[in-house]
Amino acid sequence: MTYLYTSAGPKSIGTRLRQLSEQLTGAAHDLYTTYGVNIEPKWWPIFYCLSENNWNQVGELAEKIGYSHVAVSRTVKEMAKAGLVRTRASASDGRVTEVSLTVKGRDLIHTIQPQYEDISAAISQLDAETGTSLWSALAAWEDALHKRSFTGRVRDQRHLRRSAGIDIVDYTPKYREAFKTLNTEWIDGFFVMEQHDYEMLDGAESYILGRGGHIFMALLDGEAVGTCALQKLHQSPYDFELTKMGVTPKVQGRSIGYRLSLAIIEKARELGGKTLYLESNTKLEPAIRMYRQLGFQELDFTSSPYARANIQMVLEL
Amino acid sequence: MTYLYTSAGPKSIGTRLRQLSEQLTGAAHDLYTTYGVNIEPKWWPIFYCLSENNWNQVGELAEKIGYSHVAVSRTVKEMAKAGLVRTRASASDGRVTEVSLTVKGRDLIHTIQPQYEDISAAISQLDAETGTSLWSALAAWEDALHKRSFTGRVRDQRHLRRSAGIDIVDYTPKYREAFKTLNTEWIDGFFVMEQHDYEMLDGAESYILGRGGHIFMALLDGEAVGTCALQKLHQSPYDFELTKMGVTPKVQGRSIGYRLSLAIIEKARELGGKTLYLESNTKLEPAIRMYRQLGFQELDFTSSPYARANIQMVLEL
DNA sequence: TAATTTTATGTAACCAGTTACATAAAATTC
DNA sequence: GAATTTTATGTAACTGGTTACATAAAATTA
Repeated sequence: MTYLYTSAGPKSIGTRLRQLSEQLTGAAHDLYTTYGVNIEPKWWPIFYCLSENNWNQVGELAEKIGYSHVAVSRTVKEMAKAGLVRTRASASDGRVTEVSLTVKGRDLIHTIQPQYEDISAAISQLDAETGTSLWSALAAWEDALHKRSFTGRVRDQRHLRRSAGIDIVDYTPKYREAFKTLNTEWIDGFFVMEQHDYEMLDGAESYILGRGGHIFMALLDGEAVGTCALQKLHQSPYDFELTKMGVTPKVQGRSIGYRLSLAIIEKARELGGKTLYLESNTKLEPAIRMYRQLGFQELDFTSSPYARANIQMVLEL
Repeated sequence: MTYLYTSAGPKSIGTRLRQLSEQLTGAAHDLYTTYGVNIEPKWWPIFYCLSENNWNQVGELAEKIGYSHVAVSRTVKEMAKAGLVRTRASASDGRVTEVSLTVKGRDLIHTIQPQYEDISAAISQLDAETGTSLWSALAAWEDALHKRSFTGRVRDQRHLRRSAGIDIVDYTPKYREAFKTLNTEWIDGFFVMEQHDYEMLDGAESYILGRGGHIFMALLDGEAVGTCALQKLHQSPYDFELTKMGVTPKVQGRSIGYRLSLAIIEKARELGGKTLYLESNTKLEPAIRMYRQLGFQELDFTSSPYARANIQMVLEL
């Protein structure tokens, strides 16, 4: 067993987590018997919630412990059979079932107390012995995975790998022409240039950089092959807009748009933004898919200064 | 969901591990589709083992990946249906089923390679971001739990708590009388003193301390209420012996024997011992149960210098 | 206020593992 | 070499969770 872990390394982290969790659940089972607590491991989360807070709804419990309401409903039934909890229909809402500990259940709270203490002590001792707190490592991972999912993180790495050789650099005036060309080329490929485009491209430095925004260029062997801008929004419910994305067709498939987007997202966070907005057109399927992968959520469409825009998205930073 | 963790703390570590593992398995599922690898997450451990080492037996695979042979047997069948593996009866042993990747399966090894790289990179990046390596924390815990099970550790804490007020101290000559009295009292309670007992008790300092062993005393409010010795063995397959355990009956039920044993075990480890041996009598049920809980394994009984001994046990340190 | 949508919970079926037992081949013992 | 024990694997049934669908009450909307 150890074999797989040592040979496969962190790739097998999922399996490893599950096996350790099973080991601990097994230990919990043994411990309940030694402490004379007549409870099954899977009852514990519900028992614990009820011990803190009498009369919980089934749905509330599910929410608190992170199980489906189905699992709670079934477990509550088992616990009721064992005489630990009782249920009643809510007086104010005919749909809800309320659950609470019985007297027998309440009594267990005191029986289980020393067990809690000993478990906590054993975990502290394990942390001290191993020199790493598994508990805080878990918390840190969960936190990080909440910000950006594991899938997303692996995808980011994939795009990073595929775009090896591409450098993302800050805009300087020497890229003025490249910035205009890349954008024009991009828009011309799918749509027609609008009045607003010309204004924005010519006045990019003042419109975007002059107002607290940012522009990135993607370079391949020193040559500008893509660009993207972060515009600070005013009189908008959102903080920043991802705009002026343009990548030259000859470097297609090297995830340059993805790299640029990652840079823009990071910059928006760095500048203290909480929301990043964008407009696009559903005709650009790969781009929309990319935005979704990056975590952008579709909004109900409202008006836009660009005629070609027919989809609006936003990302919580 | 987060609610339970924050409120219940490390007690809920089992649940938390399981939920993170499920999250990662879900991510694995998504990733296989984005990378175009036609494989189910649960197939992966078997696939990985076979990719390293063609033609494995069902039982070997189970051993390596830490699943039951039943799970392997069933999964192999599924994978065979998908054309990834094939099976054959072993030529030399009619019971065994050998499994290997098909050509289609072997081809997947190359398809999956970049995915491996990206996952590893994502995990490194997560470790860097969180500042804690979940992977090494897991390894450290597993290692520690292999040395002493979680159940055992919680039990240790329980005994520690129950024996609050008891101090375990090193033997000094001022305890000479107490050491003899405690041992005599203990033996007299259950058996008759043997010739060997008198010799050992009178000569304890030279027999035990003089030959690289150790003696602990348990004190309650300064009064010696228990003792236990660690004797270095010569001409024995084992390194040390736990012996001369004696606790006065008036402090029964305060886990003093347990505390003394823990001290002895720790000392034996400290002195570089690999095995700790003991002899006892099955009449002393609570003591035997305690030794078992401490991890001692029963041996086939061979002769002993004490007539009362009818059980021999050993602990791997 | 009638129709529709949403919400809380339950039922049924599934999933990925397990343990308990069955079977047949190999190894050991008398 | 016959009888017994051990080993490798398979089958059946269980476990602790899930998702998909059903139902009825409450909330919203036309």
